[in-house]
Amino acid sequence: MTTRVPQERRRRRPTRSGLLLSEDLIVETALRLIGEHGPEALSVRRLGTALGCDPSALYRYFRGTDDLVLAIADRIIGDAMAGFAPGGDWVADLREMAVRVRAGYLAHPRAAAFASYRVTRRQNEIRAVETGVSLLLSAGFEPVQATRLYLTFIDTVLSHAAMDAAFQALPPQQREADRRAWHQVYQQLDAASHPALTTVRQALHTMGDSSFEEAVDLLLEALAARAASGTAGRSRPGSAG
Amino acid sequence: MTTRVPQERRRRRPTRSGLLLSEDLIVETALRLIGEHGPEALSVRRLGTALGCDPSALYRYFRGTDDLVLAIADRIIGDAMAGFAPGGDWVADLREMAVRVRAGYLAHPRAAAFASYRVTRRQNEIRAVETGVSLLLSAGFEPVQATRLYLTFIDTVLSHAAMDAAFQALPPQQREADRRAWHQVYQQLDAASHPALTTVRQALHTMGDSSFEEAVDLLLEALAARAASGTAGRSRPGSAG
DNA sequence: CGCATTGCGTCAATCCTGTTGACATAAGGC
DNA sequence: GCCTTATGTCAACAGGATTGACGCAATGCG
Repeated sequence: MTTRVPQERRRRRPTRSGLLLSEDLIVETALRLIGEHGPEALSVRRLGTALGCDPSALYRYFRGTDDLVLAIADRIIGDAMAGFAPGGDWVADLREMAVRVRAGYLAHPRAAAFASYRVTRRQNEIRAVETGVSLLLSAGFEPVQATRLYLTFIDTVLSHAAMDAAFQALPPQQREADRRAWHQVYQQLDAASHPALTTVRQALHTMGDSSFEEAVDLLLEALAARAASGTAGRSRPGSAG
Repeated sequence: MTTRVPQERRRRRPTRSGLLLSEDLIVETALRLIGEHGPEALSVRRLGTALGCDPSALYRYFRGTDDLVLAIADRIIGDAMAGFAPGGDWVADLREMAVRVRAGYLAHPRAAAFASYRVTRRQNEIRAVETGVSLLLSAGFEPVQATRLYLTFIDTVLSHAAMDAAFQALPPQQREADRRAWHQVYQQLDAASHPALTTVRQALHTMGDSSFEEAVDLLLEALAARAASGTAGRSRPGSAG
């Protein structure tokens, strides 16, 4: 078939069950499916069933599964960033972006797992990149540095948020068992062969918590230090990819 | 069928092709398959073909695909950290750990994407935590801070590496399309509504690359700054999880 | 109002997965 | 050499993505 997906629909033909399909409706239904029954519940067949249409009808709206996934990812970004406006303090604004993105991911933990590392190349993502890059430009970084540092920033935020979301998406039983088992094993280690872990034993309980905010804080500290030290425009050695 | 997987084999029956199956051989073949033909080449059927046995024979060794993936992941961790020994410079040593973990993940992207957010609580992981925490203690951090900062460090490394691995695990077609997006979609934006992106247009091509090393560098910069400023032992406000 | 066009929902088929129950056969203990 | 049983093989099932052919009905036009 491989019909190209048109941008605007002119004819709206109801499905067998009377529902009018739309890109938005499909994405929302997909998110609902994932939220209710887990990411493995997202299949073209199930989505078709949930929408009351034939699975193949979805190919009129999306080129394939991947296209649908990108649309879902962009939707999450859009919801997370809705209503955000920079307030003038670029560090605070970046932190706000980070917190919003993480909240958006945690709202759809099971979808976040496969959405975090994709380039959606859609409206909401583009807007977010525009915002983030402009914040770093306002901090005094030159274009090349601002671009790379935005990438580093957003990758840290996205990957960290995805990790939190993935852990959150585990079955509660398994999640709690993991947490408990972690503490138990690490509390009963031999002191001679694990001196460091024995030293910090009292503090190990915090290992089960998220490190998201601390990671963002450390990153922003480093960015602020670079901006303040006036190296913002010069390229730095030792970071070849 | 759901036969339980025995720990030690007593009877070794050769497959049709004459090969003697074993857990190790299966894991090694799986890793070879992924390495040679990409992550999507790993399926029970293909693995059976590569081993010259019926796909269902694998269920005598692993409860299912997940069990197999975890066995693979365990080997990856062991291989990545094999032979590592701290050299005396805690910043350089942490960076070395980060690079090793990432290399281990990227060598086997599909398995890595699955295993990154799971707590193995096994020997290799315990050894890594012991090493990392002891490095931060040697930097002058007090136990509570050393523990939290190690968690922040390793979470950043793991999530970033997992993100890179997940991207690497994409079908080549989608991977390249995502990369091309930075060249195509993001190059043709309206200048009026996207001033920042227009300003940095020349640098956008780097967005397709990994930001792993820069993220690690920034994190280590912040850690070194905190250690040097003597705040290593005092608790810091504003980072409540 | 009614006809022609065609967008798009439906159906059926193809080729992939993972997984399992039944069966057969060879390994090892006796 | 027999008997038990581990284990490899076979066939089948359920469910996945995708697509070509088909036909209904919504829309534009007269």
